[in-house]
Order: sequence, then C-alpha cells, then structure tokens
Amino acid sequence: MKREKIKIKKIDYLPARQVTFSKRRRGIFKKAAELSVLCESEVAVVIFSATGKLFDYSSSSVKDVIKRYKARANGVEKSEESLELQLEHENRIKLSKELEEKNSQLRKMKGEDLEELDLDELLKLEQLVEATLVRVMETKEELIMSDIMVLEKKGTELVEANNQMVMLKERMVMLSKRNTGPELMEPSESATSTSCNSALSLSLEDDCSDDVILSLKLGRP
Amino acid sequence: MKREKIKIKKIDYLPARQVTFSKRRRGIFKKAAELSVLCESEVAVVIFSATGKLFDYSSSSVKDVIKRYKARANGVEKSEESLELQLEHENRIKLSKELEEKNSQLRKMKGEDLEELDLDELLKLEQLVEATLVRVMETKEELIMSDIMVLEKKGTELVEANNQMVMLKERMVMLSKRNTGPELMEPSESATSTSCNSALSLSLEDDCSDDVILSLKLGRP
DNA sequence: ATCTATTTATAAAC
DNA sequence: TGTTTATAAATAGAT
Repeated sequence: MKREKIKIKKIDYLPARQVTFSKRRRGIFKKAAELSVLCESEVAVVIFSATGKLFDYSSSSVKDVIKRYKARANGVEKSEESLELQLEHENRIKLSKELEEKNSQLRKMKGEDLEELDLDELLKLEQLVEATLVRVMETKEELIMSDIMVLEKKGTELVEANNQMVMLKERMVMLSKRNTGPELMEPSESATSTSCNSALSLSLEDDCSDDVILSLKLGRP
Repeated sequence: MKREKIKIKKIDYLPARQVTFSKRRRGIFKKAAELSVLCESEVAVVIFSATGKLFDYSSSSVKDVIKRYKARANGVEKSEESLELQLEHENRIKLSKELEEKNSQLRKMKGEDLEELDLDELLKLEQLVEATLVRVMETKEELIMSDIMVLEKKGTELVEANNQMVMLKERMVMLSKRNTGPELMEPSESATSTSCNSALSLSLEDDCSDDVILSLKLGRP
C-alpha cells in the first residue's frame, strides 16, 4: 500500500475521481468549519459536481453569506448604509477592542504572552501579581484562623459537654452503687485540649469504650 | 520549537488569530482550486473575517456559482428550464459518458486499471495488443525496406555517375597525354557494390584522394 | 515571510 | 460508503 503524490489535473479514472471528490469535499467543509470557529468568521462553500449536483456548507446560512457577499460586491458604500447600522458597527468594533484588551490582560495575568512586555511592564506585572499573591495568602490565613476559632469554640463546648456527661455518669454510678453495692466503681479522668499557631489537635477521651469519643484535626498536611 | 494540537475554539490571542486566519484562508482556497481541477467541479468560497472584510475564491466566477446556487436552491425545476437547455444538458451528459468510456479504454490499452478485467476480457485485450504490436512491426519493416530501396536506387545511380566520371576523367587524361606526353599516366579501377537482405553497404573508391568517394550504410545497429 | 516539528488530510487498497 | 495505512500536505509556534 503506497500512496503517491498526485498531479493536480483532472483524474481520468472515474471511480477514483468520485472517491476523491467526496473525500476532498468533506475535507474542505471541515476546514471551513474550523476556520469559522477559530477566527470567528463567516464562511460559505458552494460546490457543483461535474454532473451538476449541488453541495454546500456554511458556518451560518449560505443564503445569508451570499446576501452579504452581494451587498459587498455590488459596491454598497457606507454612505448608503443607515446611520443606525453605522453606529451599531462602530459600537461592535469598540466592544471587540475592549474584549481584546481584556483578553490580553487576562492572558498576561496567567503568565502568557509575556515576551511582549518590556522590563518596566514586567516589573509592574510582577508587583501586581505579588500583591495578588499577598492578598490571596492573607485571605487564606484569615479563613484558616476563622476555621480554627470555630473549631476551638466547638471543642470547648464539647469538652464542657463531655465533662458534664462524665459527672452525670459518676452520679449514675453512685446511684446504682447505693442500690446494688460498691463492686462496680470505675476510675474517671478529665479531658485535655491542645492548640498551636496554624494547626489544631483536639482529643477527648474516656476510658470506657461506650463513652463519648471525639478526635478533630486541622492544619496543613 | 514544538507545535501543539489546538482545540477548535476561538483563538483568544489576536495576533495568533490573525495569522491563523490568513494561513487557513489560503489553505481553503488552495484546496478548493485543487478540487475543481481534480474533479472538474465548480467551487466557490466566500469568507467574511470577524472585522467584516470579504475574501472570496471561485474556480470560475463567484457570481456565476451563486446564480447557479440560487437557481438550484430556490427549487427551479426542469420544467422551468428552456427546452434548449435541457437538450444541451442531455447532450453534455452523453458526451461525458462517451469521453469516459474512451478514457477507460485508453487507460487499459496503456496497461492501467487491468484489475477491473476478467480473464476473457484480458485475453481479448491481449489479442488486441498483440495485433497492434504485429502491425507496428510490419509497418516498421515496410518503412525500412522502402528506405533501403530508395538508398539502393540512389546507390545505383551514384555508381553509374561515378563510372561516367571515371570514364570522363580517363578521356581527359588521354587528351592531356596527347598534348604533354605520356609521363602522367595513372591507373584506374572499376567501382564495387555489395548488398544483403536488410543491410546495405555501398562504397565507391578511387585511388586518387581528389576523386569522388562515397560510403553509405543502413541497417539495425 | 520563513522554518520545522507535528498534526491533519488523503491516495491507495480492501 | 467506511476503514486502514503510508505518505503528502497543512499548519502552530517560533523566528
């Protein structure tokens, strides 16, 4: 199976010509579609086969593109356009430029197209990006601290709740001792709590496995 | 230098988009031209850039193709076409088919597309080609023989002319002997001539270098 | 506009 | 028409 370079002249052999026609036709339509998307342009392709069959493609509508073509090709000048249309056109141009500018800025903020910038602009961009970075880190710290405080508060509440439960249990044990004797007496401990600058480790334990057990962690992994 | 696959979506970066637009636009026009030539079809491409600039290409005339498109797209039926046009069309189709058939035959005579033929057809083609070959060889032989005969005739004439010249010369020598004495007497020879079936070799010589000298050859090298 | 590494299109064969 | 494959052609990115 080897594919040869072909000369661009009529393909004599009919079956080959038909196959080539349909392959290349699809190829052109595909290219036209790609161009219209990549570059936001309006494209129309009209093809008549040797036998007179019509094939067409358009990114929008062939007829619209033809209308537009005729308007242009017949030399319709700006003076003939309505004022409103002119204004619309100018407005669109202006908006496009603005959008382009924003796109450009955005890309630079993402570190793209930096080779377009001179040293001064690069320094400014650097400052801008650094400032952004600082704000981001600050915001992050704030959020973390806020989370920590929420958790510490919850932890405190839980410690409190745990202590109350422990006391409640002791009371229940004493009550049951009075009723059934002292042989079921158990030891009891107080809960502990630790915290450091950017990480919180909190643990509440009770010797008895069916008691309340809490373990919370927060920090950079 | 690395070229990446791109996604078919609007190119954000304006300069890149402009470059791509012009490259691909030319690409499509080229493909359209190739298709029209390879497959004898009529192709028109109309492109409006994002800024509204018009670019077009057509194998014939964009306007003609558009006319044809409109006639077709608007559902102009055959009944609306003139009778003359219908006849023209039918005639063209017929001629195209004939041409196609001739092309096909010609290609087979050149030994192309032979895989399309069955054994019977191949045998016929072989006979045809062999007959052609025989005729070609015969014609060639005839031509050669005719050339040989022409040359033999010319050779004979030249031998004759040479003999006459020799005789003339002898007479002149004799005449000069009578006037100046016998010391300048020279020898003289008769010419020789040989010929065989398909090659002729003819040579006429005289001992004296300023006499007539002829050497002719014809044959397969 | 020019240069190439790559991707894409496609001619030939099934 | 659809699929496959080796090769030609187009082209993205860089200059």
